[in-house]
Amino acid sequence: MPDTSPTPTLRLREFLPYRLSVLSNTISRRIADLYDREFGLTIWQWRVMAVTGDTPGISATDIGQRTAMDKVAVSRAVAGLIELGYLERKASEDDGRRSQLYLTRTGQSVYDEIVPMALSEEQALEAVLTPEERVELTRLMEKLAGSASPGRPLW
Amino acid sequence: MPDTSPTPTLRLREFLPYRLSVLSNTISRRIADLYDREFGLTIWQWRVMAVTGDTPGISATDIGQRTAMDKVAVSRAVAGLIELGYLERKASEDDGRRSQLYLTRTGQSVYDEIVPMALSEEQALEAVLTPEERVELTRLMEKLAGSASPGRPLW
DNA sequence: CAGAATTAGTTTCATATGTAACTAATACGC
DNA sequence: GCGTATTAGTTACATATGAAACTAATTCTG
Repeated sequence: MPDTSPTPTLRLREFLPYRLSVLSNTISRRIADLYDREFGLTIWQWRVMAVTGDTPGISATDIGQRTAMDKVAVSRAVAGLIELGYLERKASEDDGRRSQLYLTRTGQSVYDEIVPMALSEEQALEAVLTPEERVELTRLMEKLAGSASPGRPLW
Repeated sequence: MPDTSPTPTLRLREFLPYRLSVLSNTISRRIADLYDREFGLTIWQWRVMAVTGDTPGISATDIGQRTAMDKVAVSRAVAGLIELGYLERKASEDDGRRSQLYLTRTGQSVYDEIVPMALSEEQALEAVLTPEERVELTRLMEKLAGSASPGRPLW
């Protein structure tokens, strides 16, 4: 016999994946505008600069792992940054496939300028939360991240 | 004199906009794969179906407001859904610019199939949270959404 | 009511993105 | 060492996306 049970309702605005997506996109767009307007950087270029500033000499592959970017995106961001004169590449001595990436002097000064802006943007965003709420949010996000990790079956 | 204060550190993994983006993308990709694999739908097509199923006769513009999609994205998703035979368009009687959108019989049956899957996916995702944690997460996300709303200045 | 301004929705075009194919270097098995 | 399999990174191609221009219908203003 046909299924006669009524279809349950799904209100998009109450659907967690949708709410997360909208929130994340709103914030990402706002930050992307800032980086673009102030420094002519894309979000991906900025991510590459962020980890390179934190870990000079890092390889493109390692950047990918630290930034959740695929290798094509890293390759393009690095190419753009070299073009801009913010990054330089040195061949690794012990592995001719790898290259080691460093901020140039100019890149370093841009980095020194961006980091405080990024941190202040984050603080402005988080200012509506109490310190306890920030901790709690992080905890809940980590639980969800575990639940959503790719490859994990649903049950 | 030059600024001699050291640049504060920014660890990407601890940076809220980055963490949100990675979490949201992980979940979105997972769900997009499901809709694509099972029904050949994109996320945007699915969003359009979701609100049309919930509000038959809705216009493209109103869909855009309910789904945080721009009008070009709505237009393309609607065109694709009509192509697939899931949606039909009727001209509005009182306003020749608007059209009213409805699920076709086929579209309705796809909708009836997707909704339980989407809800069960959401439940699987949220299963790691207690009911109280789910409420708290929603509350924190709404606070952040208010803080991040576009156009709002930083101070 | 005529013309200007607005709105709904589509099309165009330039750019962004992901997948897969590719190149070059290294590691592995024997 | 020699051929095969891996790995780092780039390039090519097809598709997705967003901004702006466009069309058609409606509303507003005098």
